[in-house]
Amino acid sequence: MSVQRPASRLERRKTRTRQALIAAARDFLARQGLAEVSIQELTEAADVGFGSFYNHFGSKEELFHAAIADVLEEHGQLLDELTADIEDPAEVFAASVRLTGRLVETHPQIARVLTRTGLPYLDSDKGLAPRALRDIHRAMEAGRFHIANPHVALAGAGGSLLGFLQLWLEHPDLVTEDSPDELAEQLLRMFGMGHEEARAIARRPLPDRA
Amino acid sequence: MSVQRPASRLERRKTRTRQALIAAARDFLARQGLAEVSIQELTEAADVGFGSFYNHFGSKEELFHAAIADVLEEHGQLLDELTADIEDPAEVFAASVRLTGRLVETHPQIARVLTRTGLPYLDSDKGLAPRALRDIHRAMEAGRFHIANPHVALAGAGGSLLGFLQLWLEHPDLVTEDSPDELAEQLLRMFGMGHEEARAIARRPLPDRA
DNA sequence: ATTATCTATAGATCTATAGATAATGC
DNA sequence: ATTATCTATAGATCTATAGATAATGC
Repeated sequence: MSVQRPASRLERRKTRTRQALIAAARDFLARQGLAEVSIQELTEAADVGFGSFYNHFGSKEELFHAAIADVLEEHGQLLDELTADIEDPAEVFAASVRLTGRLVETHPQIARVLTRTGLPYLDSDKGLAPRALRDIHRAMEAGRFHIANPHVALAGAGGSLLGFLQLWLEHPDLVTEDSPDELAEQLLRMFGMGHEEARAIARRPLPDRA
Repeated sequence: MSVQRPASRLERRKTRTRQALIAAARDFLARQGLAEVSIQELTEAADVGFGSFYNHFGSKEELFHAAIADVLEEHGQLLDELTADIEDPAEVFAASVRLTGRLVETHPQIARVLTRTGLPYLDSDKGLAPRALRDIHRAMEAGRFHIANPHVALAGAGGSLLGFLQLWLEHPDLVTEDSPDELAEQLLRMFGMGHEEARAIARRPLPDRA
């Protein structure tokens, strides 16, 4: 986000082209599967000369990887900002789940990219995963979660979130407004919290989303 | 499985070719992404003439869809057989989770196909999903699960299983032998069961796997 | 005689690169 | 003078089909 503005105008132009390609890739990722797009379509959507592609990426896969990392990083930073003022680590976790579940309505493109490509990135060392792992560790240290293996917990919680997003995107009729909160409550119970407490934490007022 | 043997020899030959294509597609699906394979590679792997492909499928997508349905159906039937003798619907569900979690070691190909392509099929009306939904409903009716929305429950449980398989496949060092049982225990808690009971049910002896 | 499979190929992509053009740096 | 972008294209796929071959039915 607030990255230092690159020194030279040349650098800035380069960054602009790169970002245009990433933005186009995000659009395609949200709609179609990975490899159903040609580089030509991508550069056209980005309004960039075909050859420019190879100035930035060696292959489509490279671009898509960058686009996914971009999405994960963006959403991770948003969660960090919105939950910065929450003290209870269990509530930080719950709020992150609830906000991510709401992506279908607040940021449909991000939701679609996540469901289409998120699973392999559940244990990535960048983006959302390390943040979630950090929250889980904190909640364990604070005695709020009781978990044998945090990695298994992360994989389970992240996977269930993806499943939920997928359900909402494909069958909106089966999901209601407060389903994300139900899911958060269930995950808190999954991590060892009692019923009443889980319910209370998953219903606290949410921070204003940007 | 025990489908009536097709009437004519011609029909059987046709089925054989079709199955060879599906088997090849399953192999590729377990290793590479969907669209990185050419029809030529598929027919060669299946040891089938190139043109025969179009006798059975109109496109690669069609074949891959059939291959995924095949995997889901096979695993679903296996689960049905193995859990047929279990009375408690909560235990049926737990056993299904534990057996599916173990796929990484018992049927790695199935595990890989599931993680690579399973998410969009979590709410399919064929294969695993309807079976899981049936088990969840039974457990609810028996008063074992307390869930607001069974579809959300299914999406959450299925997603967490996929996340777990993904974790195990990519980071075997982070997972232990009894991790699938831990996951099952967590899911039982997620669905409203008490700690002790969830633990007990998730540690019962498993039916012999085929 | 019928049906499925196989071989060969035309036409349509799609990728990667070479060379020309435009923008920036100094 | 340097660097990035753009245009044009050669070569390498890849798909879909047409026509020939092989297997089965009657």
